[in-house]
Amino acid sequence: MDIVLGRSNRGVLLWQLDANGQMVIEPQLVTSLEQEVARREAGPMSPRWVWDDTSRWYPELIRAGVRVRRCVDLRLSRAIIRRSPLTAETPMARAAFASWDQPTPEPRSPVGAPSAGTLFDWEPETADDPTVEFFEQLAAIEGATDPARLRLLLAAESAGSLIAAEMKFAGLPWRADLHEALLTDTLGSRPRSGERPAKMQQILEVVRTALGAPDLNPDSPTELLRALKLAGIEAASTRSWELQNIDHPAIAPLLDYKKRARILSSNGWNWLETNVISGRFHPDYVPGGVVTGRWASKGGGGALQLPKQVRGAVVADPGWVLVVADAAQLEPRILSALASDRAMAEAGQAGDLYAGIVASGAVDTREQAKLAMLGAMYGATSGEAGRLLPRLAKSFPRAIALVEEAARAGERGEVVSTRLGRGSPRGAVPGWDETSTVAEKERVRAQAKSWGRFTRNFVVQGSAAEWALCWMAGVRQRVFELGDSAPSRAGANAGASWLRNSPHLVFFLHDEVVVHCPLDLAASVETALRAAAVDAGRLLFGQLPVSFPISVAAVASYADAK
DNA sequence: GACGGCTCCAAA
DNA sequence: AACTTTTGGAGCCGTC
Repeated sequence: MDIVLGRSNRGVLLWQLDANGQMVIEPQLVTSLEQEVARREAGPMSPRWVWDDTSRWYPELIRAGVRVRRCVDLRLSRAIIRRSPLTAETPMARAAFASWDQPTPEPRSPVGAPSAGTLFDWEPETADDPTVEFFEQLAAIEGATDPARLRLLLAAESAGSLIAAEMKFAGLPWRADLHEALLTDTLGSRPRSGERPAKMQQILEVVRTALGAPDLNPDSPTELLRALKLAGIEAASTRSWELQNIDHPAIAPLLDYKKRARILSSNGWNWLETNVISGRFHPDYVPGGVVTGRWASKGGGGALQLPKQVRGAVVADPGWVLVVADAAQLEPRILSALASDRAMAEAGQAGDLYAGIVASGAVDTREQAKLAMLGAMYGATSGEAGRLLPRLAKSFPRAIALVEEAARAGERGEVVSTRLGRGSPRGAVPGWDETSTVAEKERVRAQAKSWGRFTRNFVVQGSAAEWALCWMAGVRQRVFELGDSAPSRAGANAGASWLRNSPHLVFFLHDEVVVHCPLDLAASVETALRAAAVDAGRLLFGQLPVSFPISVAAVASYADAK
């Protein structure tokens, strides 16, 4: 059963729909959202909550200790429907840009500050009415080429929005004391603001001496490049990978300095102070924030770029563990499934896909297999990856043909699609006329090639993101059920009791999840993670013989996961 | 001083 | 000149 929520100047409005999607009663004014949602969630048939934007509704419910099983995030759903090839012929896809295509506006009048008027004097512009939007979306789904796929995608996307809000609230367990010890160890003790930590300063002096540049500021690429040149080092840039190849006494300490400077600026004391509160790191995830469907993160400390070096500060609470699970070689496996490439699926059966590719005789070493696969998915044309590609194509023609076709489609300016129907953005239509110069033609061709690499990667990265969403949604459901059946722990009555009693997701990184879990439930959580991975493969690819193995480790510290 | 472009590097 | 995808953030530096 679906329940639509909306805001009016009198408070929250609730529309209840019956099984046929008809409104059964006029909207009711809700006096306590938390109580209303909690009451209906406790019933035998938990509803599907339909709202404009999960990030505007769910956090306050979570804070009140209320958990929601299912929802529809209208804004995320609309974004998918508007761009999906599956719905290209529907009115919603053809309609002009509307307010629903923009970020959710701030509520016009805050709840709790009702203006004068009768109960139902709220007359939203039709365009803003969530029931109207919801019905239009349902119609678009009905009119889709493959409604089942689209429904799965939208359900997964909305489940993701719930998970993002729950993970932000729960936070990743973070030991500030360990983080500080790590900083002191690699940088020296915390300096006054504006100064360099002692160890960095020492290394810098070595660099300055070796270059004969006593005042060098190595953080300025311009200055550094000039100092290198004066010391007789011809470098086109100051990138580490380029400096690596230079034989000069200044290079090793310089690279060392850059490494440490990076930690200081991205995850130093400032980061710690602003992002770790009461032993938790609360990242701002943005579901669907990347064109391919991957999540992004905004502000909040760069959750999706969390360096391996600081993961030692991520430590489970006493009596708890972190169950870290990683979908091994997800993208190449997704590719083999997308292409129904049985040879590649077989190569992946034993557990290590790259070893399987070597065993098939396609290439000679595991490193080659990995390089060639990445090159195939990214569109590498030169270097070793480019050279290996023909050998890969010979052994796995279907998989390689799939990415090649995606690339050609992009070059022609066509839309490509993920497994469940997320559409790529429309590329610029390539073309030139007789007046174009050779250089212009070359530039157009280069742009088309570049867009082809994007669409090539889009189908794989985007489908992998769908697998990950389905996996995580399954993990969430299974793991909460574990908590429900677990013996009640002390203080389980008020607020978000699932945080204190149940295993729950605390981190997500594209193909990896972390569950914070009471010690005695670790084995059950592992089972849940593996079962959800199997489910995700079935949901996306049915009975295709492609496996998606995951590695699971129950650890005290994230740094020990692999 | 604010702003934006650029460079560099972290993740998958 | 670049040559392999998607991102976010910090610092530098020129411009307004």
